[in-house]
Amino acid sequence: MKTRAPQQRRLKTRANLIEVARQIVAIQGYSGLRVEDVVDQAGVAKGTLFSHFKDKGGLLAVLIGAEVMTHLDEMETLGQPNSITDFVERLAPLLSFVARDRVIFDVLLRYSGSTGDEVDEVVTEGFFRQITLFASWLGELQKTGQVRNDTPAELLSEGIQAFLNHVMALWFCMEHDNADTPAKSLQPFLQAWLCPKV
Amino acid sequence: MKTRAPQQRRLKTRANLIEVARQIVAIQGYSGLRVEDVVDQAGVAKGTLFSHFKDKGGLLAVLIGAEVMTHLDEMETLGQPNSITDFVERLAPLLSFVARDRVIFDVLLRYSGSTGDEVDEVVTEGFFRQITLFASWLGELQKTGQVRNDTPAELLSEGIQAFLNHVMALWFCMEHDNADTPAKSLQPFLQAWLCPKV
DNA sequence: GGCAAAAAATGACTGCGGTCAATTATACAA
DNA sequence: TTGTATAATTGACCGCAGTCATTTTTTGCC
Repeated sequence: MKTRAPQQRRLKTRANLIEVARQIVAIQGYSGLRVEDVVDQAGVAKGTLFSHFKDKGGLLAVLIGAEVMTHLDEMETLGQPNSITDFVERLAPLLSFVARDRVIFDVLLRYSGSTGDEVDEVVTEGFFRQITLFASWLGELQKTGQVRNDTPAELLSEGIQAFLNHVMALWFCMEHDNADTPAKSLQPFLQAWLCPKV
Repeated sequence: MKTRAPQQRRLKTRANLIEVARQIVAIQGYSGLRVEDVVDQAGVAKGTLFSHFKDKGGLLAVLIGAEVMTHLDEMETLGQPNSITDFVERLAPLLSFVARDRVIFDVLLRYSGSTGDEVDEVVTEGFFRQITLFASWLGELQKTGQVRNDTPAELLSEGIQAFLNHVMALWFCMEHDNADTPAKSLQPFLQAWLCPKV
């Protein structure tokens, strides 16, 4: 199986598509992005876009993945949380980013765990990075006895992911005028998950 | 705001649409269902379907909701589980039903928590019923000390829901030839969630 | 430079979900 | 029965994602 390196032309086209898409999203939001707009403004044909990305979701995944990465950067620079409340606080910006648009949630859910054989999959990368980051934080909290020691940090970390998705799913079901923020409803789950008092 | 009772004609049309859809799903599966096929075989116009259901998902929700209800019936007749393993066993049929088709998962996720103002929403009903059923089981297990007592059964129940969705999401990401069944991967989460050993 | 093979881009076309102004059927009051 | 308001249905039409046979561009070799 031969795979040649992509030519510069292709790289440029790809970068251009992503940039144009980013601009459109900045104005119209993720759910307002239409493929035709992207290709028109990028000055390429429709087929070109789909030769670069599996589908519309593939393009979105790149953009969203990048934003998630930024959030993870911020979380990392804030450093080790000292309590559950602290933990939730670190999570809050990421949560409110996802809460902004159902499309974001859908894309994350669909691409998160996918086998990272696609180069595109910044999302998958971000997913693993998040799990690792959480796990390292949890490891520290375990040492100080603030988090249960009977369960490996990795499983705890994955569990947090599950609760994140849960509160987000509920968020999008409710007409979110009455309810709390996702971060608020996350708290009791994390408390019970990480600090059981038996 | 006036709302008259629907006439028999309408009820008949609706029942017919659902029945036709059910037959198509039986053959083609949920992801193979196309609106045009339904209306053609039902002998009605396209617009009619959309006057009965918000969108294609609304129709699917009715069918899927019914199947979920059946599973809940079975779970109820099997009665109270005596251990976590038992619990997982009760869950297994429902899980493998959902695992059959990504569309099922999507529909459940989208309609599960929705405010049940639509009459259609069998799904929402099923959602609450599931939570309640789990909670009652957990309540019993709490009494015998097999499940933690530091957390209300309702929260534990909701948490299980979160883990269910989590393992299902992972299931659909993986190319599921290698991985375990969803029920298998659920076990460690439930163990840690319900029976922390601190 | 000239030329074949692979890569990249093209755009007309398809499939399918969803809409809505127009039409037909039904209930009900005079 | 006849008129009329409301419910129910219709189907031509639209928007938009995704496809693929064809055409254009680049590359590497002589």
